[in-house]
Amino acid sequence: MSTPTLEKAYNPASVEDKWYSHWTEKNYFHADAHSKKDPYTIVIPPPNVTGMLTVGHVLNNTIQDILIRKSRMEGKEACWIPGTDHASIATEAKVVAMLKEKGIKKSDLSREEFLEHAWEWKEKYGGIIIRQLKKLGCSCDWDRERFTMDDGYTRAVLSAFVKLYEKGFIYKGYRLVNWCPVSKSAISDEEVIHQEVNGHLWHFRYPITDSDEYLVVATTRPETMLGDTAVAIHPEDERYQHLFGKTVALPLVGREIPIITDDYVDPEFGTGCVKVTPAHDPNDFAMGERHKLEFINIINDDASLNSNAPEKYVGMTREDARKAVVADLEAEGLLDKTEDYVNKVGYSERGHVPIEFYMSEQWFMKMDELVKPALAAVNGGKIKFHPEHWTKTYNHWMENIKDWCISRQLWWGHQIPVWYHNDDNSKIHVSVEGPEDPENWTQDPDALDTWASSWLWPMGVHAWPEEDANLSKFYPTDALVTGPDIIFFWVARMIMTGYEFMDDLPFKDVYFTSILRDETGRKLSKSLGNSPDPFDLFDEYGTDAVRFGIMLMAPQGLDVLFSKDRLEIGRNFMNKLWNACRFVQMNIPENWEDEVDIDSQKLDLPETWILGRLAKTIDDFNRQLDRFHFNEAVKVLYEFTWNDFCDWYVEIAKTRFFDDNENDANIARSVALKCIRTVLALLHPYSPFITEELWHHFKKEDAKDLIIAPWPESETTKSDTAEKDMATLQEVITSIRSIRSRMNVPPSKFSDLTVRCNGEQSLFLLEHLDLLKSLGRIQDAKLGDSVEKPSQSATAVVQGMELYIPLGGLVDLDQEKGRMEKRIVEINRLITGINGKLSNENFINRAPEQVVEKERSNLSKLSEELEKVTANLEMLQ
RNA sequence: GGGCGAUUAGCUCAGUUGGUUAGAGCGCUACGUUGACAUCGUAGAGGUCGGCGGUUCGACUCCGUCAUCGCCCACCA
Repeated sequence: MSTPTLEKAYNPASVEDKWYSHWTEKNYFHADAHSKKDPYTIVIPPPNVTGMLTVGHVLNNTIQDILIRKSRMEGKEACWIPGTDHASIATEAKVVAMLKEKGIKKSDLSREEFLEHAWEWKEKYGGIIIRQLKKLGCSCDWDRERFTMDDGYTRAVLSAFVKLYEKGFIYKGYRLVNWCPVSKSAISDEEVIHQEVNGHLWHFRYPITDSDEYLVVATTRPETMLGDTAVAIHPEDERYQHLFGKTVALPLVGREIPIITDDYVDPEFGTGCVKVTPAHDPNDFAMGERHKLEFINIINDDASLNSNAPEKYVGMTREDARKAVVADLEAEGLLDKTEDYVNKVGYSERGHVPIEFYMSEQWFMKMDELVKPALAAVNGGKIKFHPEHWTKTYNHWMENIKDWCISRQLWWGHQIPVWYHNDDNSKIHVSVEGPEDPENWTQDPDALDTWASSWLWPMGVHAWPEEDANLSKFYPTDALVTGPDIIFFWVARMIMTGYEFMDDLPFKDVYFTSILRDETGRKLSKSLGNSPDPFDLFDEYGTDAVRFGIMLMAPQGLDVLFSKDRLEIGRNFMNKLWNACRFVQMNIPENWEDEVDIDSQKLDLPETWILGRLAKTIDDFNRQLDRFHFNEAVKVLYEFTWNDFCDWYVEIAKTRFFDDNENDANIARSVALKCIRTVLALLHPYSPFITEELWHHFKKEDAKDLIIAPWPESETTKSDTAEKDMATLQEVITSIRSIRSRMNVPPSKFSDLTVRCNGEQSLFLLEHLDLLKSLGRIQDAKLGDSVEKPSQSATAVVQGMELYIPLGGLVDLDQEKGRMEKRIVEINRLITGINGKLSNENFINRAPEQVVEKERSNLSKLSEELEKVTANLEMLQ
């Protein structure tokens, strides 16, 4: 080993770009379809092509990078396929907004002109997030980057449409759909967000024709009454029996509409009379079909009133129309009353305004067949969700699934591959390539729902529908890492296409990431302004520290309260690791090459112990990663590095380094090196930059770059004896420190120590006397069963050993007495508890032998301690 | 109206198949320039594991129930 000395502090900026370039130049990220290695594949959840990196992306992509980097080190053909999504409705909204700022209205543009602007926008802002992912350190195979509107991917999307159409799964229908008046497009049920809104319930009087009577109906949407075509009551509602078959005169409109009876009506609610607006409410739509009512659409695509409404209201916004209708009814004396009312209103996910139910002709996907294998795969355990409870949400949705409206009245996206003959509109052509005589045909103007393209992602990133080496090597993928908010939009639908088109699952494990919230529990979002820019965080803490910190604070399946100061843990840890390495390096002579083969040596306790702890750390770390507990895995590593290695072993190694015994020093160097190399390897997936940098200071001359170094195996035998002995030693040392701290002995001053203990213990302590002295700051030590307790000393009892530290006049007798009395109370409490158990015959008979034995052994230890503490207390009296 | 999740130290959270003297980090207190690290060290204070029942020899852990908070789903005008 010979490397330049490490700087005093780690400087992330100086190494991050350097190593990323190095990895790229060496082509380490590239996955070979013809490799003999087993594949390990992840497809990235493609971010919006014009999106920017958020803290949520940092979490999500770090997890994927961890899985990929680990599998690469394990010798798999690791393939992480990146890409971006055209995000039809979201991007189109952004482009429309951008054009509006320039004073251009979408409606003034042709489709071609609009798309030119959209592509221009995509060229300008697309790819930013890809560059940002590189800064994050993501080891994606950039040669495989895909965009959902690439030619190849588009072919896949259209092929899927054609195949499903030919199977009869896709049909066109004139239906009531969710309509976004901002996008002026249909949207799917999943794109409707229900929110509670404080509104009113208005009660209107509808006069019965040829009668003085009237019915009172209640509504939260008065303006829709202009489209009413019936009033419904429950068939068994006695209050209204005499009105069956009659009609009412619809106020403001004058239309005569029937009174119908329908089971849908709840006689208990309100007055038991419901106004029926078949063209603007799903329930009313159903009633309209049952009773063959008239469907009167009274709104335009922007939700303003159309000419089917009385002239006065035509052109009004729905909000104005509402006010006007209420005012006019009130003026006519037909407003019965107005109540405050909280109801759920459906909002457009992208348009952020209430949706309308709107009659229009749309394309739908039949879901009932697609759902079957997808349900079976998850319930049969072929696809595993982490955490598992999301399967319930998944099942519930799948079991109640409705046909999916896949057409959008948008331009940015995949235009539906259906052509209508110019002479005969009912003649249609459906294909990927289009008709041979395009001049005679007109293509359907609608675009497909974004999710009807991204649901093909795991296969569409390859040549599908063509078979090729990539598809067969890298499909199915191994893990999917995504947010639970798109379980319906995306996860469920990919499973459907997987089985439909590949007859196989798309991924084996789905890891649902946490939702990030701020300290007050609000979701981190750009619009709320509570989402920090990851790049500020990278600058402040270092990219590795941000990755590490965020992984440490993200429990599986729970929301994460994100706060910047928790990233300090990451930064501090990087500093700790750096300095531990620096210290070890400082104590390895230049050109030191005679590394000791520690496996064949008889090692002292601290060496045996730390190597055992290291082996256990590898095991625990792997186990936690295998079950996708990323936070717990990294915590295991953190604790080993900080608590075991730095706090204890490095301190112990100092005595080796500074002693004369060169052999001991060399063993300590080799042991420390082994620990460091292993920690760097394990940590690499979480914090790739700093580990690669340090690796090059500590690796063996001929070792490869860390990114492709072999994953550590826990070959060292763990020793229970060493674990136990070391614990004893640590307890003794801690007790000594505790006494000294209690008595305010400055670290610079050494103490004398007397230990009353049996012969075996005495030998044990003697063997490790050097450590005891240096770590406990002890000058002279007297050990044995016949040593006398020095006067004016403070005491501690450790596993039957009585420790005495003489303190001259420093001892505060009252304080010491108080401490001992407190301990005696505690011991008595424990002893009482154990006696309770041991005197219970059921416990003796039914509990396993070792549990009973453990209680007995605890009892004897505690009794011994009680005896000794009591004796020491008496001596103080 | 259904479903899911959470409730453990002041704060944020660990706690694998029921048996620990219930842990960590931050914060707090005291001391500290001890041959890497003050982004640090040493020692310490702090919890009847949300309430009530139950199963069990034994429950933070399993079951029931209630409470509070948070999400998701649902056509009640």
